[in-house]
Amino acid sequence: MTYSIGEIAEKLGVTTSTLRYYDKEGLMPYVDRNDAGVRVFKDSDIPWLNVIGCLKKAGLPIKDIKNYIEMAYQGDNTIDARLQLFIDQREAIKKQIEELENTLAVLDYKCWYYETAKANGTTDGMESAQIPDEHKAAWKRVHE
Amino acid sequence: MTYSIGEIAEKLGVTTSTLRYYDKEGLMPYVDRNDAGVRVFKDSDIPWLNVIGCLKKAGLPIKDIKNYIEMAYQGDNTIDARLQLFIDQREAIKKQIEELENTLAVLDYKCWYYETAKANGTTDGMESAQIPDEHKAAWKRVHE
DNA sequence: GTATCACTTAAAGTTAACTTTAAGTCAAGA
DNA sequence: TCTTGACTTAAAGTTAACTTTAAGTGATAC
Repeated sequence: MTYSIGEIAEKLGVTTSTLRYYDKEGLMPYVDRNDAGVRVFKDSDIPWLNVIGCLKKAGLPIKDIKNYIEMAYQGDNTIDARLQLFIDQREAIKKQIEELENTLAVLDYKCWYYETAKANGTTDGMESAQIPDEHKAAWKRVHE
Repeated sequence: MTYSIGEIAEKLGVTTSTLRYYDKEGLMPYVDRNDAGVRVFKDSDIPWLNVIGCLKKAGLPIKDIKNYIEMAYQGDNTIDARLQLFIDQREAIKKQIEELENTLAVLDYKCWYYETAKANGTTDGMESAQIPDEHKAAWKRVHE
């Protein structure tokens, strides 16, 4: 089964320009071309593209992703480096999630703050309001 | 207690240029100046700065944060809009966390993949390797 | 008194990751 | 045959969020 750049773009939820840009940046050396120079994607390209998407979501810059692709092409002597890359990115993602959990707690506190203010019709007196236990940690983080 | 821009920058882990840039973009109307025009931060500015940091971590662009600050200055008739902003950002953060959990699962799978390849000394035969149950969902996501 | 340091502004420069534009190729349908 | 639509490239343009530069002010240390 083969696919056009338009079909792949649709599947991945990106534009064709984005895919061409990725190709130009060296993220798609595995993609074939037909006689007219048109990109022809095959099923075995999908995992490459999804792993690129994964690394992008982890916040890895394109040139680092390119480096990973190049290592994969170099073969078995880069296994250690590739493993390390994924270990590092896994740690990075875990930290990101942790940070977002903290951010979420602050947003929860602010929602409580404005729900209470809304019920009161004013934010007056919110400084001296009794803060529910579940929001106390967030309150402290915001005020220090 | 008052603080210089340098002290605040240090506390927040940003540069003074960043803070001046934020000020220029309208995120710091509450910060006082002394007679020489130098910014003088006070304790009550800290929550503002931390909430800005929180909204930034949630991915809100600076102009939207400015809009929030403006609403806060307008007073009680913007309580509903401010509440809605935090509700929306809370939802956005929850989605981000969910996405990152999926990304983490893929990274876990890739770590397993390369740990196994490392043990084998090669990636040959990994296509036909038995994938542990805990990585099967990630494997499917990468291959479809 | 003068050097240093932290502060000030306005304006220009940087970077990543696209996005758009312009000019062209190619296959299929009316 | 001609038009339409999807593809191609190179190159220029865009955007957000800073960062740097240049020129200057003001307080403190030697």
